[in-house]
Amino acid sequence: MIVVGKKAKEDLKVLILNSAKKLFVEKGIEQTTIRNISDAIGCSIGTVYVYFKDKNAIFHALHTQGFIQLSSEFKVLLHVSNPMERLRAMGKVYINFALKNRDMYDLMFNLKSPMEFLNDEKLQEWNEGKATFDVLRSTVNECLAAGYFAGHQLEPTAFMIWSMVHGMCSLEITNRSVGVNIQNPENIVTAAYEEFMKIMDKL
Amino acid sequence: MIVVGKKAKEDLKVLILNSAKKLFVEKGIEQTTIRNISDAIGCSIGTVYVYFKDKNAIFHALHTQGFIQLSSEFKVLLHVSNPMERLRAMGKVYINFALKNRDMYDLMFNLKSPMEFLNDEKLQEWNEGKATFDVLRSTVNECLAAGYFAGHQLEPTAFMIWSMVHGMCSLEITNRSVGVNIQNPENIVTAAYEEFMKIMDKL
DNA sequence: TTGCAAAAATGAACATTGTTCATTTAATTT
DNA sequence: AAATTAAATGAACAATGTTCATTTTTGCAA
Repeated sequence: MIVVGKKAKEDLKVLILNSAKKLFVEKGIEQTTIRNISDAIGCSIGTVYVYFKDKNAIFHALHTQGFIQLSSEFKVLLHVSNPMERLRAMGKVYINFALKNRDMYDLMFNLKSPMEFLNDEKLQEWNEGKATFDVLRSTVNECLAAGYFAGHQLEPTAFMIWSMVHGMCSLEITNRSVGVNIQNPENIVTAAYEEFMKIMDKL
Repeated sequence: MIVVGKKAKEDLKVLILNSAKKLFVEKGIEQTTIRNISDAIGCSIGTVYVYFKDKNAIFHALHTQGFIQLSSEFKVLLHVSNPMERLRAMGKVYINFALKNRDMYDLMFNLKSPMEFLNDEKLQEWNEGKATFDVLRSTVNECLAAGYFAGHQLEPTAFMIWSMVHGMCSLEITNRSVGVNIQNPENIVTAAYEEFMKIMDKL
């Protein structure tokens, strides 16, 4: 093979990412050090910097991986033809992803670290977020076309729905939902989403 | 004065907090160092540790200050007798606070740092958050008593409303609302909240 | 006023972190 | 086999949070 060198390079890059992801999910972003990562895969500190500009670049790559996973979990929604049903199902998929991948969700939607590339590289856009929001927007648009959400505007309504679901997940993940009294505290997100679906029924 | 010693001690504690707050708002939590804080008020590094256990304790104190401010801004709501109107106004006050004190809001509702005291000190509770949620809960409760939100449950509904408003502010503050297309991008939060109020009208 | 004990303040020193870069090692080509 | 290119290395650096033995200041009794 001629490109053994490049193949090895890609392999090591993947190894670094996998190692970083594992440590990150175990111990959080702050407690994951470059030395941890390099130790885990048996290479030197410097090698990590051959493949990634800095620590932030590693976590930006992980954040992108998260969006690939979320978008793949959205694929089941293609089988739901009714837009309103699809919208409901989308919320469930989203919530399920968030609560089963808490730190990854935090990285994707809360932490500032992976967004700093917006400042660094000239006006680069948050394509991952845009693509995900597009899925929601087009579904809401179909709902409007089907007569739901009468009197509501597309963009603000879609953003409102996203905010609602994101807010629940975010409060839960960042441990801010502790003051809410409910029989099964672990289900507060599900319970709140069901209230929201009741409301959507009326629109 | 007999308590000069203690008075001085309290003064310095306040100085540290004010200095920390100023630097924190200017440069963010990560970029605010203990040395920055001590330099700004002309004391030594060690002195800061006389008044605060660690950096986290400083930011937990700031986070508490934020809740005091928010709760004071809630006071105007006492003049609104109709619970539904009060609920709407509460959202506006909340959004206004969040967008005018972005880093403080982040500290209060997004960052993990100030919440770590929940692990440290035995089962201490997040009283600041609870008290704020209480204001919302009792307002929603009054709405229910007045016949609004028919068929909805108190706690999940209140949590849902909080999530909705928090989600908007959070996405905006953490720069995740960039993919939303709208004429005045800076008003996406206001526009989305107006859609939400339209929905509340129907309940 | 002086002496002394308690309180407050200090900053050198340490451990840990992200990051750099001159050097070494390995791989590929000539 | 030599030369050239690519990859990997880890010592060294700067910055940070934190500690603690020491110094300075304060409050008060003799």
